Amino acid sequence: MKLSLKVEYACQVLAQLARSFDKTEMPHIEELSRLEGIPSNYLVQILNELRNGGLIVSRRGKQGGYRLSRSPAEISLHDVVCAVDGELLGFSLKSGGQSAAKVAEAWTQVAKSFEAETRAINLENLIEESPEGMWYI
Amino acid sequence: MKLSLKVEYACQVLAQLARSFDKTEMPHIEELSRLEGIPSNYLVQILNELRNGGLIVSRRGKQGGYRLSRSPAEISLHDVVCAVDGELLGFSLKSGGQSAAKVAEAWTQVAKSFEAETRAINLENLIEESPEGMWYI
DNA sequence: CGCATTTTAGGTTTGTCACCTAAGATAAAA
DNA sequence: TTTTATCTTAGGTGACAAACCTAAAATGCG
Repeated sequence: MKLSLKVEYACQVLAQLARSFDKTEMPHIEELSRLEGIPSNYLVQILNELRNGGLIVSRRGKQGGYRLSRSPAEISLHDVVCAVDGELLGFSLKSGGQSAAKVAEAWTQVAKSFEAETRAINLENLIEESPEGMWYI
Repeated sequence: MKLSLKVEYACQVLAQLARSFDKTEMPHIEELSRLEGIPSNYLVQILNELRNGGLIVSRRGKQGGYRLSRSPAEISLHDVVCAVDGELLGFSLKSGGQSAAKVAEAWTQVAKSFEAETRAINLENLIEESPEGMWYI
């Protein structure tokens, strides 16, 4: 029951792309890898899935790189999980036993609320300034 | 991002124990296994973890079996996940990159709401009669 | 004691996660 | 056109966990 590292990475790299959304040059893999501390060979796969999911667009060759396909406010955590994990809070539906149906019903309800919550948070929320700035201990 | 089969099994077997909570005889493993369609050799482990988590008590020998340690209304889905999975919606906290902190913050908020939702559903909800009864297609 | 049951300690198999390797495709620039 | 910087794709690996199974030991009831 834990969030995959892949989803976390995807959120991070999308937050980074959100920061450079209005800039003209598109950041490339090595840059994104360095800024967010993600192994570049793994990041390739993640960016690919995000592109297949329609969240980002890419350009190759010199001056190539990645960019969000829509504005940061229009991309939610729900979109990210769907693009990268394919499902959010799925379960098996074997429905063999006497209580299987009721259990599935209960968890479906939890999944609904989970979906609503992830739809409510978008990439803009991930790049807002902290109200007090940063404090170092 | 999917619910483990183990948690589903745990919910089912607990629902079954909730049904026989006021009965005098305690159901034993083979019975529970049959009623809920759970492989008995796997069910053993699950029941063990539920006992270690304090959700059920057991008695061995003849007339042995399992019983809830408290009333069905006092055991929530949150309790079940914690006993069997150890965590609900945890994430890694590598916090290497530039956006890691904000991403963690966002998902922490989601986790909060997830916890609230799972705390709100208890075993009694899993054994309530369907309002219309069963319909067969 | 003898039996039914739980309890515990291992093993197996299958799959997935996180990550790497390497060759190919494309487009800008020299 | 050649070079070069990037994306694209396919595949592979090692560690780990999930979902089971096997077998023996402990415990309590009759």
